[in-house]
Formats: sequence, C-alpha cells, structure tokens
Amino acid sequence: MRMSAEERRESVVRAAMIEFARGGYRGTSTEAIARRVGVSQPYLFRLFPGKQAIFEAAAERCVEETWRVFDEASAGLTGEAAAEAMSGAYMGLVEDRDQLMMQMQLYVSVFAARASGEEEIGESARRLWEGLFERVRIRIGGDMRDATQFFAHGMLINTLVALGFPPDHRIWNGFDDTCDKAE
Amino acid sequence: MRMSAEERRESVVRAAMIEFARGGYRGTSTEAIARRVGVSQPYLFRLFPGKQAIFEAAAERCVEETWRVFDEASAGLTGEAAAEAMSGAYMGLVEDRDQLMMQMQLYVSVFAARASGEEEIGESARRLWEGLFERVRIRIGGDMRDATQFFAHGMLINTLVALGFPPDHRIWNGFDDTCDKAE
DNA sequence: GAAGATAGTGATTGGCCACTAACTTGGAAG
DNA sequence: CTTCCAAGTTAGTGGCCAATCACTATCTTC
Repeated sequence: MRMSAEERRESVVRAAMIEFARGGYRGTSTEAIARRVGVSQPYLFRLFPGKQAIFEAAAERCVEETWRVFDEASAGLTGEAAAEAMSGAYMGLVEDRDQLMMQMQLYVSVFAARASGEEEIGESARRLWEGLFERVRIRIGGDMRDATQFFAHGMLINTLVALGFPPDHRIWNGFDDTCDKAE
Repeated sequence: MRMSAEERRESVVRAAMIEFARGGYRGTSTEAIARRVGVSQPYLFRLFPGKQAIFEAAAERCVEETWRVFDEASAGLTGEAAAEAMSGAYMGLVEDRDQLMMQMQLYVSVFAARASGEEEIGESARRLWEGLFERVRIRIGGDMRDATQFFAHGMLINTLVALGFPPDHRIWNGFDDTCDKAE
C-alpha cells in the first residue's frame, strides 16, 4: 500500500495517461485520477504542483513510450524494413487505444493553451514531437518524405481509432501495402 | 440586431465552431459562445436543447464545410488533378486554423463520449466521416489507397497546426511533391 | 522507544458553469 | 393604437471541481 513519493508519482502518471486519454484535460477530474491510483485526491497536490503538471508529465511519458515501442520493434533494422516493423508496432497500439488517444489529447490541449496565450507549453510539445520525428526519420533511412508519410499514416490511424471504426471496417483497407512503392 | 430564431441558430453555430475549436467541448463555456454571438447566455437554451446539441451542430457543419472547400477547389477535375487541387485547398485552411481544430475536437469528443458509454454519437460521427471520405475517394478516381493517403496527409496537417509549427518550419518540407508518385 | 521525517486523509471552500424560471421588449397585422 | 407572439433578458440554483489546511498514521534511526 504505502510507497515512496517517487513510486507514487509513477503510478499517478500511468493513471493520468488513461484518464486524460479518455476525458481530455478539462474533462478529467483529479478525483478520477486519484481514484484510479487508489489514493486520496488532495494527495495528488503533494506529488505535483497542480493538475497541469500531471498532464504534462503524462504527455511527456506518452511520447517517450511511443518511441520505446518503435525502438523495440525496429531494433537492428533500417530503411524500409524498419518502417514496416514500426508500422506494424503502431497498428498493435490500436488495441490499447489509450496510448493513441493521449497523443491526440496532447495536440488539442496544446492548441487550447496557445489559444489562451500560453506559448511555452507549445514549445516544449513541439520539441517532444520533433524529437520523435527525427529519431524515426533516422531509423527509416533519413528521407524527409518517407518520415512524413509514416507519421501521416499514424495520425490517420489515431483518427480512425478515436471515431471507433471497428478493425474489420472497409475504411482500414486503404492501409494494405501502403508502404510498398514498388507495384 | 434582432433576427429570426433560424438566423440566430446559424450565427450560434458559426460562433460555436470557433469557440469549440479553441477550447474543446469541456473547455468551452456556453457563456463564451453567447458572448461571441452577442446574445445572452440563457438564450442559447431556447435555440438549442443543450450544450451537446450546439456542439453536434457545429461538428456537422464543420464536415459539410470541409467538403464544400474540396468540392469547389476540384470542380470539374478528376484523378490526380483533383487530388492536387484539394490538397492545395486544404493547405489553405491552415490559415484559419479553427476549421481544422474543430475537426480534431470532434474526434476526441467522440472518443470521450464512447468511453462513457454513449455510442450513438460515435455512429453519427462515423457516418459523417465516411461520407466525406467516400466523396473524396470518388472525386480522385476511386482508389482506396489514394484516398487513404490523402486523408492521412490531412490528419498530419491537423496535428502540425495544433502544435503550432510555423509554416516555414522544416517539418513541413516532407509534404513537397508528396502526391507525385512518378519521380 | 522517543523523535523526526515522510506518506497519506477528511473536511472544506470559492469559483465556475449548464441550465431554469419569470419577466420585458420589439414589431407586424388588423 | 392595441394586441399578440416571438425574440431576448435578468436573476437565480444546484452541482462539480481544483486547491488548501489541519490533521493522522507509519516508517526510520539512534
């Protein structure tokens, strides 16, 4: 039950990823996060300075986690083979949709923050994203257009998952062999 | 000043698109929408049964509007030419980011609704999306993979706009000639 | 086993917000 | 000019939620 503050923070971040993924920043109460952690709501404010800080930690973790998935899937591979391995790994994430949705929540939250004047949070999010993009780009061979293509398909997958298209729906057919340029 | 209920509803929908785009569903108060319309907040509830209904109207309008942009841009064209025309038109939307962001807000809101048990809203959103997808697919020649590609790039554009990458950032370079398959 | 530190809780509060009810204003038709 | 309806407002309510404060429990160290 009782654990160190660092361990608690860790479980808060994990719980926050799930709750924020489903409810968004405004739609998630700190109460809900605390309940998932199994701890009282006020205690969250001992571990983090505020709700915003919890969200930021979850967002950063989400991007790290995504790279970890890509990295493991494509270990030792390069170019086309790496791209295919990572695509497959990303499709696997469709199962636990929370990871994908946390990404989208990050994007719209950044926009909301920017719309109300807070630009610093946008800068750090762009750094995170660009870092992921660059690592992927290098891994698949360095071509800018290939990397763009890769991320574009990822973003479409996020959207289809958000809308809840079932895996056997015809809308998913367009992904078949989409990485093959040779006919 | 004074106008018919129907005209008012119209201006509410337009104001709602902007406000929801920037704040999301939970992050937008009916107060903010009313202020933008130039009308008292309680009056919104005469024009619409509730906040949810306003959001749905704005979401539907957003998808219609997107097709209108595509349709006008590609009038009389087909295949590759139509795809290029529509891509260009979509890039034009990057300027008034509200349209793009309203789309993303729709996606995450649908997911949130589904996560809390309301599936009907997901069904109608999927119908809207699929309708748009199909119309675009037909217009660019009917190929499923081309349509997937087209929408994938659209979703990536949405993301980059949300994160606020400036138009001259190198991250946008990957879009150059991305529609050309012939080298 | 006392003392200090660290993990954690219960009660509360002030502010915001969706929504309601009751009332007022404008304008068109007879 | 008056009557009547649709357009619109002011005032209010109940619920939710982030954050605070004062407190308790448990571990560690000597």
